[in-house]
Amino acid sequence: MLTEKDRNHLKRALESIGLRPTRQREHIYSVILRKRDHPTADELFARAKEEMPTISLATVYNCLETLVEADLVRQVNLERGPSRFCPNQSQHAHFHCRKTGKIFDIILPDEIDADLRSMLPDGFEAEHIELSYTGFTAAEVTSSHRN
Amino acid sequence: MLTEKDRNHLKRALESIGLRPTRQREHIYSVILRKRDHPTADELFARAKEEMPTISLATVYNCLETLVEADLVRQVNLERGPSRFCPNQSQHAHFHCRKTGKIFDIILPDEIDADLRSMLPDGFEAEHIELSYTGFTAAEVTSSHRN
DNA sequence: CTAGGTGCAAAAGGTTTGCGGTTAA
DNA sequence: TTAACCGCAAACCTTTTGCACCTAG
Repeated sequence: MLTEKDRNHLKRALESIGLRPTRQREHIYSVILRKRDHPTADELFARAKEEMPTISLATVYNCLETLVEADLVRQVNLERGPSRFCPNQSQHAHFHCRKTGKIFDIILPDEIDADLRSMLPDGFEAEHIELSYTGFTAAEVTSSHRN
Repeated sequence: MLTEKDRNHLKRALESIGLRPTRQREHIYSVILRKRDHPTADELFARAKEEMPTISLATVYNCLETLVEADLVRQVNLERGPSRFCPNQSQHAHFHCRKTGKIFDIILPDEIDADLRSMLPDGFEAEHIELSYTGFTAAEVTSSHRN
């Protein structure tokens, strides 16, 4: 279930791109908000079905595309393989552990966006900057850090 | 055709991971070095066939995987869709133009790697850092900047 | 001789599309 | 009422795999 605040946020974001807040879109949004990992479309499909058994995988893909367009969800493609999705929120990088396959959010200092942007030569205008790390995590991190 | 220098580089890199410098691997390496864009496996297949008509797409994939493992080639996954490949070389970021679909290399200052690495919390050990920008390029850039 | 490589064709993901039916402004 | 949306199944595209043949150490 969505809080009133999140529902309004969704409603406004969708309306701003001329689309309707349907049951399915609301549900997918609530599912992706509920657990802050980086699920694939397929994983979201499985979770979404628990409360909405009739939803289809194609609809999940459609809803996700819509949510990404509405800037409510970020689509992350680190490795080859399925895209992963996360609720947009603050500026952060991703760390992909090669041992566990888990993805962790790395909080970044506020200035980083401007810093990285300043490295672009003239004529390049960045809408979005994606920073991602690949490597290994110490065992204790895996449990303490939100993934 | 590969220069003597590049051929030796390839030979050493492959031997270091216990693999042989075959005709196909040499050819794919030379094709990817020749034109410094960011081709997909399929595009490389097309280019490779011009001089080696019998090579197969599966072999192109196999060779690319090998070259990536040997650290001679970098595999880049920015958007969903086919992976792109580039000869490894120096530390650089990628800029993906949403209008033209082109990918540009962005040269980074040397310190950037250490700077970005320093932002990781304890317990995270990065092997590789990937920085990518998505946005638009001014018209004149498209022709002047190497893509 | 034999482990590693190649080419082919088929299969396997992951995602998109077309279409008939449904739903909400 | 009508444009947007959904669910289903089929199509699609990229990549991987299995297997028979080949080739260099």
